[in-house]
Amino acid sequence: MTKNITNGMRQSILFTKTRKEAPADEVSKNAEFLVRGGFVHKEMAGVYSYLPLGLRVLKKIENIIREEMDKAGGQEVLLSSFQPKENWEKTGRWESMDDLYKVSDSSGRVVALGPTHEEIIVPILKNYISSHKDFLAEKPLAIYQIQNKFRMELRAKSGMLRGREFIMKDMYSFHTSKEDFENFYEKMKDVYKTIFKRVGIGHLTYLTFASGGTFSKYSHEFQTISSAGEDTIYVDEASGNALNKEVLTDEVLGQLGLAKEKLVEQKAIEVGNIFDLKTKYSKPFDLSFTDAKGEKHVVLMGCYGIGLSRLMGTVVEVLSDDKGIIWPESIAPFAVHLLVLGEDEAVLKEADKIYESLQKSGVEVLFDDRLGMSPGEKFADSDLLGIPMRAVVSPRSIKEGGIEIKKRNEEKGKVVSLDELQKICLKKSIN
RNA sequence: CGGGCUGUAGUAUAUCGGUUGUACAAGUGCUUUGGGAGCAUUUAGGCUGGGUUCGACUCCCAGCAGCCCGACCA
Repeated sequence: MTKNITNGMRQSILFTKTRKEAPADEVSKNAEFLVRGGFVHKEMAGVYSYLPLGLRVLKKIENIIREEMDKAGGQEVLLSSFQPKENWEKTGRWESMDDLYKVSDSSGRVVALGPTHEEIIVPILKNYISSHKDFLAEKPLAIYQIQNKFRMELRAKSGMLRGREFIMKDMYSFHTSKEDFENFYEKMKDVYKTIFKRVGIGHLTYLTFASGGTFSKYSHEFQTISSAGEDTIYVDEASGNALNKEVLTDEVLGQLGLAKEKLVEQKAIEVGNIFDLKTKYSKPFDLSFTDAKGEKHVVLMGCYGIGLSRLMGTVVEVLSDDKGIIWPESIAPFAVHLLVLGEDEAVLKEADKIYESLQKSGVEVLFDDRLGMSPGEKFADSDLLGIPMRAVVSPRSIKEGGIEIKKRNEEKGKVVSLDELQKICLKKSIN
């Protein structure tokens, strides 16, 4: 159960509906299921709006990431999306970054729509950081936010996996020494692993040695194995580590102590990436501090990204079957999908009672109380939406003594009483 | 940004150089209710702009949009 999310929703008043047909122009599985289920609405290539069900999933992912960032000592902010051109000229990226959205207003002023926020966070920190005393031994200086990012992708594709407007968590860390940076960087590797585990794709996600792109020579990516991925990585099953094809050289293999013949080639989706920025962004803005001896040093930086929208698409991509999505309990829009079949008064009343009492006991439940729908339609919708537990109330289930429950990833269900159902659900929400 | 394919109703599709047909969705009525029901009835469509033609949704050109491949890519 998540604090900022309501417990119950009646499907009869949910404004979105499922679609039987997949959008014709969309082949990626994540887009097909998310659009058909009414989780998101596509506005244009690589741009999606989040509808009630999709927003619930997004918030769950957001909360997991926020919890882990806070635990790691991060402080949350929300930086502006409009970014001054001058800042980008200072780092030399106004011209070099070809996917930068440059927008102008009627006064002729030109700004960038933030694709990332080094150019914003560093000048802000300059207002507050000047001494070694501004860095505390017991708490890292790490600032993060969760926000929409804009990138003029020449080719948006694969549904939520590569968008022009997307949601990202970006954290920036600041350090007075290489050692301090490295400690934090290593810690973040574990934090990231925890996050991917919690959202349900830990078993498919590998810490991957990769190129640092425009930031640094090398970086670490978190890659989730999926045929929908656009990256090719080489996995060493024994160590659980991997490296990206782009850095596959004998020299790198030697550094990592990996043997070429033991590596397995896989397609993967990059769900996270962490970088050693060194002084690349602190230097242009002269973000520096004075040490105890009165000497000035440039601050060292790291940055740590996770694409939330991409993560949502990735989960659908890797955890679904031909009928629909199979959400992990941790990020499912609801814990239970309660269906009532038929229109018998007594059965409807009983289902209503069950809905109310599940809600009261803190179980997140989507109640398919829609009338005039055949059982088949309700089952098909339920499979598509992918809520982990389905609970059916019908004349038959009542005759058999209660509610027929079935997990989304199981074939057969069983009949339980309301008490038992509540117990099962509550036990889960404690975990 | 190079290449390919596509653009018909809310969605998915069909046919046609001469009144765009169907399914689902939606509305109404009745029946039906454990794996996307049935009958009746109603509503709703040719991306935009040019050209060819007696006549264009159909052929041609341009634009725009979408998808796929590649390049690119925090």
